[in-house]
Amino acid sequence: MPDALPRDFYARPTLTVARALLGTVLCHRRGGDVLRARIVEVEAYIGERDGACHARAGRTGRTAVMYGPPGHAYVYLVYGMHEMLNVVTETEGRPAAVLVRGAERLAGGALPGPGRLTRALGIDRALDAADLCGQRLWIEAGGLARGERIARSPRIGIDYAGAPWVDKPWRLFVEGSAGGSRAPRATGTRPRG
DNA sequence: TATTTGATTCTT
DNA sequence: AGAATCAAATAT
Repeated sequence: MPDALPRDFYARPTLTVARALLGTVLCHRRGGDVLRARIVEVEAYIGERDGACHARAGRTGRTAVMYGPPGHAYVYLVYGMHEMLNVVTETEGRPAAVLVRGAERLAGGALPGPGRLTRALGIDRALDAADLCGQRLWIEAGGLARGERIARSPRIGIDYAGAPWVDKPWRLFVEGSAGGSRAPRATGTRPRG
């Protein structure tokens, strides 16, 4: 049984961590069971200057965990109904995180989309600030299968972010995976005025 | 204190 | 194209 990824894994540049997370296994202990899913889609949110990052408004009650040490969960509610799971990266004092957007159950089913993913694994705000080097929620090493390729695109649902952030290709995913979100317009198919 | 807005998903 | 649904940010 693989161990949880160490804190050093998360204490790296956010895009490096985002890429390294593809193929790893997200684990959540619920009761006597451990629910697992292989991560296949992520997005990077990097610092207060990133117009799409929640830390753009500075440190608040919600974003405090992003300012803390790496290797912790940042879980919040969006649109009044969906729990989003993020992994805090870089170093204490530098707010940045990776949003986990899509995964595949090891037992076969796809979990496309960040809201469906958290719902399927029973992840909610009770896990906000949870230590990923702890016993409740963690990530195990994994990798890409032979032939699997990483693709990238602009991030989804952040049209409010101004240039240049809205166009940063900080969404990374395993090409062709069923666990990828059915996010509209994979790459620049939508003309923007 | 009131209004607006989302790191989404599902139905019409 | 729009509803569902609410916490946080912004405006008043």
